[in-house]
Amino acid sequence: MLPMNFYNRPDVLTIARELLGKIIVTRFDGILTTARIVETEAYAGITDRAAHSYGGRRTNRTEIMFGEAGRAYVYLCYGIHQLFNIVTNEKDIPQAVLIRAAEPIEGIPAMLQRTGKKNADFTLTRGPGNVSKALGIRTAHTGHSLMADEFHITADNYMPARIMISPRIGVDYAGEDALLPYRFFLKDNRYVSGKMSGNIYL
DNA sequence: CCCTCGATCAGCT
DNA sequence: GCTGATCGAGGGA
Repeated sequence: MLPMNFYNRPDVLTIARELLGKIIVTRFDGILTTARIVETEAYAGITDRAAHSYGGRRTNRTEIMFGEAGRAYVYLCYGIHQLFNIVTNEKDIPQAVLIRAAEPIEGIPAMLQRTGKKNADFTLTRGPGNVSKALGIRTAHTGHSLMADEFHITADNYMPARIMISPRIGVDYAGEDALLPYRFFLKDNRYVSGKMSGNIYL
């Protein structure tokens, strides 16, 4: 289980990159599901026009971003989808990493049931809405500590072969901040959402 | 392959 | 009343 000192660091870009290859574990209502993170985006806080916390804006929804690191920020997007973020950095520095895609490992039958999909194809956990749905992560989990048995991130000896970097997806409203290279993903991984094009980072 | 469109609600104006 | 850190279905090339 990743400890507080993984999340409570000043550089959200480093954390977003290092989350690639880590494993999300949920055991809600006794149902175990795990998936390896293959795509993330960094949201850099009050100076980042794409972030909900841009300009230091606080609402009931974003309040958790201003809290301590290592907690879940799950918000409702387009009124339908529940997007899972991990809060980073110190209290009052409202940064987070969005989990955009993952590769299923354990509990695929439960993921199929939660998503209503018939087959375990690449769309099962492709895209942030699908990741949350498959793993059972909902807005009610906002504020949940990620240092808990039933919901946490863990590491194994997996080493990502090649990491790609690109601008973030769906943030055109953010002006020139939409061009910042804050999206990280594993090269050639079929679970990655959106465009697979980007620059080789490592 | 590409495009458009509807779903549905928190937060802002 | 409008927009958004989305998704999947449907239609055309």
